[in-house]
Amino acid sequence: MPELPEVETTRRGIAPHITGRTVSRVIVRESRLRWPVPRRLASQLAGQAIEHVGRRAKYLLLETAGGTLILHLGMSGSLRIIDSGLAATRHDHVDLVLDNGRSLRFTDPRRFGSLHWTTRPPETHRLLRDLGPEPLGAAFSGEHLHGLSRGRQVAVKNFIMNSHVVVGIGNIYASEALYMAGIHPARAAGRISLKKYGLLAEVVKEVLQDAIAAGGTTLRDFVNGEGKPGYFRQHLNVYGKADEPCISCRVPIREIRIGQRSTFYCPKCQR
DNA sequence: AGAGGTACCTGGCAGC
DNA sequence: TGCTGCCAGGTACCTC
Repeated sequence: MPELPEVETTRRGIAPHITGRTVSRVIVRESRLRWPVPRRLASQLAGQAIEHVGRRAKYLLLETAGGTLILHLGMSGSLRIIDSGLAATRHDHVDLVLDNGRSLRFTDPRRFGSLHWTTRPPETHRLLRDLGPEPLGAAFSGEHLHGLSRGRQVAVKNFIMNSHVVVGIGNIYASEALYMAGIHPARAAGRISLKKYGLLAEVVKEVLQDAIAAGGTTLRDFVNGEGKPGYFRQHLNVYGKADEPCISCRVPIREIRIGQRSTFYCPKCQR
């Protein structure tokens, strides 16, 4: 599921249920995730009180006095609050059993997700250390994109999906943002003006914020465990809309592959 | 240094 | 119905 809005929606969904709670037990049913779940994770996390649920890029940070759990949902991961007695099914890989009869359950069919434990400041962790700025933060701007992109031949879509440039822009929102900014996704990153990058940075913030706002509507379902968070297709202008008319000019949306990923754009509106 | 490809995994779906 | 092949929203890591 998750692009940044889904991860943030997840964070907001679970935070009220786990903040201040103590992890009484950790059940690891499947440790073969993107990276093996550390063998000592269960003993390190058990007994710790969750003080804060943070996020850096698409990593969720469950902070305790003794360390931080760094959790990534990968491509198919989800987290739910469940009653601790609820039977686990095939892809329910990890439960954090809480001290109130409920559990935080990590489910991930494709097992691209991951769990790490660190006792150091999480931002110094190998996975987080070299990441670019948050797209919704002040450090992400047209100047930032313009400065980093000079001389780069890479397609602008790949450029903005590079986590060293800016985090949290996945395949869907990359297409959406470039459409909103009127930039052809295959354009060389180094040949885009400061002005265009200013617009791109603005629409990135806008599209992510809108999606996060829309994500709020699925929170109840999500917390009740009655289904996974919905995907907000109704808000998308180009993604998945090959051959449908552009909402602005009616010219059919085109689908191409850039860096092995599906890419959608309007050949008239995006140059 | 930058660009591009590969790998990790399962499930769903189109096409035969 | 059943098989095969392809595709999927992520991203670290490898090679050139």
